[in-house]
Formats: sequence, C-alpha cells, structure tokens
Amino acid sequence: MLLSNKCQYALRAALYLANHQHDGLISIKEISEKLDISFHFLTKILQQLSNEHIIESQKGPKGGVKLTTKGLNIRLYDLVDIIDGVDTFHECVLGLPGCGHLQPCALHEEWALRRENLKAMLQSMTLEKISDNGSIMHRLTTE
Amino acid sequence: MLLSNKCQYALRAALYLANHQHDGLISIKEISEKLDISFHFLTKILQQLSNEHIIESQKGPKGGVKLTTKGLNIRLYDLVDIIDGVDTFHECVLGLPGCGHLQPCALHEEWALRRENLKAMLQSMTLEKISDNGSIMHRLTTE
DNA sequence: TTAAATTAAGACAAAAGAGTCTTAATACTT
DNA sequence: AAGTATTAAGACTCTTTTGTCTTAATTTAA
Repeated sequence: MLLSNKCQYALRAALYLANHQHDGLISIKEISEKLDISFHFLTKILQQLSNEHIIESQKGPKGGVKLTTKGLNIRLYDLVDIIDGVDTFHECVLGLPGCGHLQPCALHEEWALRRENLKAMLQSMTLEKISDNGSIMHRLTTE
Repeated sequence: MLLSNKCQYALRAALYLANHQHDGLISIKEISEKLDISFHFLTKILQQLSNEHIIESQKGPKGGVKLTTKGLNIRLYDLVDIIDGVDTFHECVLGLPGCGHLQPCALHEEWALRRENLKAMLQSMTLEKISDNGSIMHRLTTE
C-alpha cells in the first residue's frame, strides 16, 4: 500500500473540503458520513491538518472546518508528508540504508526512476488544481 | 512504504540465493547473518517461499535452502504476491472501491499510469535476470 | 443564562505487522 | 546408536496502525 488508511482519509477529506471551498464551514460529521469514515477517527486526522494550518476550525453550533488558503494551495506531497511522512519517496525499495547510484541494489535504477516519477506527480498537484470544477465530478465516496 | 519489511527481507534473501545458485545448499543462519535479518523471522519467511516451491530445503548438518528452477525464474511480481499480495497494483490510491476509468477519483488517471508502470517493472524482472553476474556487484547487505 | 451542538484531547481497545522463543522433526556424522 | 546441526512449527510478545469512547472546551441560539 503506497498510502496508509489514515493518509487516504486525509486526502479524501481535504478533497471534499476543496470541492466545498465556497460553502463556509463544513461539519466533520457531514464529511464522515458522506465519505463513510469513522467520525472520531476523522476528527483526529483533521486535528493534525488543523495543527499544520491546512484547515481552520470552529466549535459550537454552525461550527465545522474549512480549508485555509495555505490548505487550498498545498501540494499533495506535503499533505502526505504531514500524515505518513515521505520516506517512501527517498528510500530503497528493498530497505537498504546505503542504496544509491554509487552502491545500487539490483532494483535501484528502475525503482529510483519510478519513485521520482511518483514524487513528481504528488508535487505537481494541489488541492485547488484537482478539486472538481462543474464539468468533471470525481469520485470521492465509497458507494 | 511500497513493500512490507517481510517482503523486503524475502526479496533480499531470494536475491542472495540467486547470487549463490551454484553453491548448493545455503544455511538460513548464513543468510540471516550476511543480510542482518533476524534468524527466526527469516526462517518463517523462507518457509512461505518453501511452501510455494520457490526454494527447497533440507534439514540436518549440511542442510540449508536453495532456489528451485521455478524460484530462479519467478517474476519479482509473483514473489511480492506471495508475501504481500498485489492489491497495491490494482487499487485506487485513495482506497475507493469503485474507482476506475468510468468513475475516476481525482488522482485516478495519473496514478493508474504509474501503478501499471510499477507493475510492469516487477513483472519484467526475474531473480535470474537481476542476480549478479561477475561484473556487477549489487548491494544486498546493510553495512 | 442555560441548553445544545460542535471541535479538542486523551484514554482505551482491537487488529495487524514485526519479531522472539521454545520445542519438534529430520538428517548427517561419529 | 547417539549426538549434533539444521529446518519446521507454533506459541508468545512488542509495536504500530486503526480505530472507539468518554470527557472537556467552546460557541451559538433560545
């Protein structure tokens, strides 16, 4: 699995918020129900994003969360970094510490190529860029 | 992490055996020491490979393990399948069940491209092909 | 000002991953 | 035949991941 469950949830929730960026505060309950993610678990994930100022939150009735400007323009790569870390995009596929161009493992050149490509993919995307614009409606729910 | 620790160990041990394919039986103890992998843990991993007839084993003094012909020619993809399964190479990067060309998530097209590429990489490699031939000495140990 | 709705925080639990340890089975050597 | 070296099998433990649950803090609204 490339991304942990937690990270997949974080990305989906963040995308949901990006798709509702003009709707003010959205309650975590709504997100958890729409995306079929455990409410309490999602709350903790969103708190991580809140600590990094990717989203801002407000308590009480009419409370909820929304993306910050920073959040809207964050690269998916940095979002993944917050939740999972990005070791995957720097490390040897066989887990060998010193593996690199000078001391390559048997898979190094092939893996390094694709690893960089995956990295570039996540670095080229922002929530803003891949959020839905009227014409395309991307899948985000489980049903 | 693309591959689990267990799978990384399995691949490294299998590669070690491929590099020693003409040396007869190799003891698990030797492999575990050379590759710095817990002996008992490695034993259980190699038992999985043994059950799938990737390697054959013999008990007693002078005992050990060696690759079978099947093992020597197995694709890395199938080796990964034995240890980790290959869901990673078929599933949505966001974990959405119905995601595909008809109902794509926001990352689908980009991810599917790279996912297939990773899959093709592992499917194109066999232990035989990537085992060391005198000229190139690939890294396999941790030091 | 009180009640209700919401996020925040942290303790707790269940499952999976990773690794350890002990005992059994087998095969070689003397 | 007995002792030793090796793999086989399975119970056990530790850590991380994935949640769940309870309580607190805050904000709105009646």
